[in-house]
Amino acid sequence: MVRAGLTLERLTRAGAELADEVGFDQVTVSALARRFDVKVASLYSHLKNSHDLRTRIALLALEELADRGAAALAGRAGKDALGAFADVYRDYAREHPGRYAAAQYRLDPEAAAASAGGRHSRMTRAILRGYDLTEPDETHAVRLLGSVFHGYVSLEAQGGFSHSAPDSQESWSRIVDALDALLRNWPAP
Amino acid sequence: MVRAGLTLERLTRAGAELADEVGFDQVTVSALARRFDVKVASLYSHLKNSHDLRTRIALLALEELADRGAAALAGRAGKDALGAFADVYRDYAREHPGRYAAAQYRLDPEAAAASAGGRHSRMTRAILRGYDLTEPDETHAVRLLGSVFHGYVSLEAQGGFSHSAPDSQESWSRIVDALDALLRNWPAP
DNA sequence: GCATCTGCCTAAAACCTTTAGGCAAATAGT
DNA sequence: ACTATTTGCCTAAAGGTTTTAGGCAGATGC
Repeated sequence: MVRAGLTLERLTRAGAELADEVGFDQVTVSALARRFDVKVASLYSHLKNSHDLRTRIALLALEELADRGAAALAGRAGKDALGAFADVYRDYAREHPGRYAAAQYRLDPEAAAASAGGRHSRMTRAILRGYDLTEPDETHAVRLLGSVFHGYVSLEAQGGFSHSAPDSQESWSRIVDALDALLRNWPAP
Repeated sequence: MVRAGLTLERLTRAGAELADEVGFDQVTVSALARRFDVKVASLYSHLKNSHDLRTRIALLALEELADRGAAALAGRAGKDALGAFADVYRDYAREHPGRYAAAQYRLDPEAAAASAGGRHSRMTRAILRGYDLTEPDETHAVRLLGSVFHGYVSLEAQGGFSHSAPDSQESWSRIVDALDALLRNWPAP
């Protein structure tokens, strides 16, 4: 009996690929076993259960996204940083729809704490350093940016903006312009 | 054998309740059958399959949301309309998390065409009539508003803004203020 | 009162999840 | 190098969900 060389690492990575190919909610322990040409039960020495698998894929996606965000932010500031960071989200979701869906998977508190969630909000806050916002407005703005990026990308993934003019890329650019303008002129309470 | 009185209508409605109670992705044909105290196979004379059930729940949620939006918009304009409409989304998602999740369910093109999606974008456009936007900026703004509402509500549902100051309600109000300011001063290309 | 139709049933196959227990390959101790 | 232990994948099995096929009885129509 030749060993397949299963590891948590490889299982998670293969799960992420599977998600991109067939959709995150089609990611199943069975499908993963099939992909490694191994019996299903074998995976249960590595994974606690199916929720565990999905959580690990989610954490992977969040890390990858944060890595890309950090790379995009390096050496940029102001609107330049804002646009680059926004594109990271959109491009990642388009390249890796399954992983992006995974990043939305509801994590339990411990997983959430161990996730790259903190890096994401710190990066968003770093972008806002290019604008003159003070607390609590900076926090409101962090939440607004997170909402727009996530919301736009989700709606786009659902096909919300396809088949209608103007095309999605143009709206995306103009929305980034609008957010930049808004952050430069954040209204007083 | 006493008949249970299953109809598409009742099944969809019960499915929506089930979604709110146990989460949309726990909505299963089996669970629904259990709720009607009926054998699973019996539902298949009413429903094509499990995707069909989920689609119908999604359509119901979109209609309900559109109805609430229409009610909120009646007699309002400008920022008043914007804030009321925004609250409709947020309140609906908080009251009916399962239904709101359903409203995000990926519809196939025919279902999407028959959905209340069109009403939603028409209502958003109606709000923008209180601001001086011309095409294509109006469309960009429609997409921005949709993204913010959906994005914020999704992140909030995921627990994104809980356990941290300032509280979510305050951010929500300030974000609506900010959007109003932005729409009044939409940047030229 | 009979015929038809409709609604819910039983049966069954296919697939996914998860647990328990076993054998063989890898690894470590002497 | 040989034994002992650990580790990795296996078989087996139980329980749940999905979906199709075919049947019987209660509701509906003539």
